[in-house]
Amino acid sequence: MSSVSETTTERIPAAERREQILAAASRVFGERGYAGATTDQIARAAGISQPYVVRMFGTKENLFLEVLDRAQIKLAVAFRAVIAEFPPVDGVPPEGVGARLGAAYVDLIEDRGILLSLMQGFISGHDPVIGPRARVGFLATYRILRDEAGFSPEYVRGFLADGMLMNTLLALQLPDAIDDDPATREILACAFQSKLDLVIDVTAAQKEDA
Amino acid sequence: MSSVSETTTERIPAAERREQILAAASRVFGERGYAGATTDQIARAAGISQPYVVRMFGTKENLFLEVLDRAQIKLAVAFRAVIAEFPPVDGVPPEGVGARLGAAYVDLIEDRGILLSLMQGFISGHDPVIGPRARVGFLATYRILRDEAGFSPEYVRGFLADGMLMNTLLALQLPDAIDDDPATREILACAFQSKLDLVIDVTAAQKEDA
DNA sequence: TTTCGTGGTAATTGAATGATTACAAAGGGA
DNA sequence: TCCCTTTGTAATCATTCAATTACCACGAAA
Repeated sequence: MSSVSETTTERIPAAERREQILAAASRVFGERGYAGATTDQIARAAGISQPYVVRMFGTKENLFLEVLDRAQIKLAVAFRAVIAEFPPVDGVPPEGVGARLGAAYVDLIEDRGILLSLMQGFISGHDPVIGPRARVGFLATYRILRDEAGFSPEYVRGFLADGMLMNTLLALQLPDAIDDDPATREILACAFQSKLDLVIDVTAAQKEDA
Repeated sequence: MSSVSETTTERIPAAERREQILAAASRVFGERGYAGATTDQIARAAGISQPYVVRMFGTKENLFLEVLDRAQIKLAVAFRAVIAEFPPVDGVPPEGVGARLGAAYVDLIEDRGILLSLMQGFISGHDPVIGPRARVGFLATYRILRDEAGFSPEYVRGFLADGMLMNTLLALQLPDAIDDDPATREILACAFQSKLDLVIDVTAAQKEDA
């Protein structure tokens, strides 16, 4: 790919353009939230004009819903890939699956915006349209871990708690401030363990082109 | 108090009115986020006109920052009260302090909006003004738990993770949907334990006057 | 009783923003 | 060549919303 945002916008099949917009929207929504993001910011990030974004998705709300759906699907796919490799035996998950699922979760930050878009959905529980979708997605994840991975509710709770802490640390943009304070590095190392370097690399790359 | 929103707005000392606005803003910001909340919604919730809100705090941003500061202070006060009662012995926290701190955390939902305003601050890490404040507040909490309560970084991490999950469940408004799906009750019971009834009561009351 | 500080609002403004409309250009058949 | 679909933009609209302005009313002090 020619990488940097196109100066001369070339004609591209709608389906492909659609994916570009969804990727851009995922990043922008993930960073600024549903209310805080503008369709124009998303359009610029995708290298096209604002009206085209609106025409392709109808409304900003629809666009966010599709971003949310995609993120939930990618999360489910990632988890199910791990579970397929290490399925529960007699309903009990094999040793080490929790760590592998956690690693798969962190790896999702490479597909930029997914985790933060999910998080932005979670804190939109008040919204009459987005709220129900976010709840359904959250419960779907809960069920995958409980029913398909074979974890106990208590274990799933702990797993989700760890995930929510990681989401929060990313949303806070603490990785960018890792050198500001020793405590920052300490908690990040504690939360991300061996994945800390990956997290730092990805968040630094994201800050660069912002 | 005459409870329900005043029809005839009576003259009240500015300091007192200020507290009313902060309380209202805490609720509205907690529910809709910084970008999603409007000064008019806050004004209505406080029973006054929109210009008065702006004049008292200068800008919406200032108002949010003060809400955030207050929330962080109240959290610190609540934690320090528990720690003062059960201080670490030789740098090691006594048995059961973690549970008591967790209980103190959940109790904060009675002061409506605190937990969700904190959460809304956390996901505003990208904001050049709000972001730094949110990071400082988060780190301050981390240090209280590590240095004043005497917990290890690992334990603090787990404690914060539990808190973030609770924040997320509240923001998702899952307690309002507890009867929609057995899995909802299961995870809520798992996350809030003996405090589940309190959570349900408070969130139901909040839904009522919304 | 005038005056001044305090506590408030109505009306308005200006900018931001989601959405719409009208138009243009590329390109592939017939 | 002509036309029609697809891909795109420029211009504009309508609304929302934070912020400003100009004003009002009460009450205490002089």
